Amino acid sequence: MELSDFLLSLTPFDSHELKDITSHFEQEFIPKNTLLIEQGQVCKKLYYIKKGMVRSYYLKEDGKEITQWFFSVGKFMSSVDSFFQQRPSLYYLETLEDSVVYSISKEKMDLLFSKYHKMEQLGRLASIEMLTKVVNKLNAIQFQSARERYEYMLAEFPDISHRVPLGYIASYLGMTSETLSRIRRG
Amino acid sequence: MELSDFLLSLTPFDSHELKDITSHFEQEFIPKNTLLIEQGQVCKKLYYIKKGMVRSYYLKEDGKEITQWFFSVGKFMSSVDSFFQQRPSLYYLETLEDSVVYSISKEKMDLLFSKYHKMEQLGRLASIEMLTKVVNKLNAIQFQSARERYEYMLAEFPDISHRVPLGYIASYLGMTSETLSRIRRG
DNA sequence: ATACTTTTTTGATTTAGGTCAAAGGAAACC
DNA sequence: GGTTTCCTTTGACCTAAATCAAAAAAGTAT
Repeated sequence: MELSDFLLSLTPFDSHELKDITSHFEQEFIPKNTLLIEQGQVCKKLYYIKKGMVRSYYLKEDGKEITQWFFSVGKFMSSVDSFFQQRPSLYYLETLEDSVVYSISKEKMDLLFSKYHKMEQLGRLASIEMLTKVVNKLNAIQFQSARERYEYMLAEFPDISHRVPLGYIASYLGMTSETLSRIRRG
Repeated sequence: MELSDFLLSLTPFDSHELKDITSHFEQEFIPKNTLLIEQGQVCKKLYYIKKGMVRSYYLKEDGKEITQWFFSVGKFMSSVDSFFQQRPSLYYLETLEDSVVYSISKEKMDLLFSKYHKMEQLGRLASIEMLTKVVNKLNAIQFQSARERYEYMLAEFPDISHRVPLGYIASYLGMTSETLSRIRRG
């Protein structure tokens, strides 16, 4: 989906506004397995994914990577609290496929927020949407068996489940690779 | 904390704006153990808690109550997606103590959102703050032992842990009452 | 193609925390 | 104040999923 269509799906901008807003984004082509942000860095950009797939993850004390979220086409993506509060990121962001994104800096985003009342609204709506999804995952993780969590995953990210390494999905779901492998076996 | 101080802590309203905004809220006194919303109802109000404590919970298929969140003084509270999207609530909201709240309807809230650009900003900031907290909990729940989760709880809600029944906390943390009791023993 | 690395699968074993059951304590109600 | 109901603690036992280890499979690079 194009950025402008995505924006329109949340808030009714007119065509001039839309043009101005999208002009603040830059298109970037990012190869597979590239880190967009590293843990500890302040996240400078917010991204819209036009094509491809990205995951966020963090490192446990023992060095294991824990996938925190998957972002696919047609979504905003960032290390959200790092970007908005300009604090060190708790997460890495990594492309899982060759990707095309539109990016915008914090400064430009703030400029749009203050220029357009409707842009603030969009920010609020997108945040609430994300909040709902995270709450959803939380409910799945908190009280479901490993098999049920995997089913939640299939429902929430149907496209992803066979495009990324099993280990990434396992850690996203809070289980080991061995367990997920056994679940898939049937 | 008074509502106006809370609003000011997120966004710099001037005193006229503040007066207008707070005038759209109604003060309500709500006794302990009152349901503010039931599962399946559309949530009509957003609340600011001036005094007291509230929890949200849902019922599992087997009828068990699962605490989903605790809200204490100085926070906005609602069945967020039900309120903003006007969909049936997945949760119950229940006061845990005699409480004093300020409430506002969806219509009035929308009115404020469209009247004040800064109000949208406040909505966005409050949403992101909530999002950060939920992500936090998710991380705690997903990969920590029962004991560590309890420690997360003590850090996140220091005031709550000895004011509410143990069972509510246990389900909030994704463990049984028996387990939490054993953890507390030491 | 061949060698090397990484990921996935499979099996054996362990363990944290769940379940079941029953006894103490606290709080609510008459 | 005494009953009744609910909440918490404790113990015995069980189970889902983790850990450990090693083989098989899939990718990547030379």
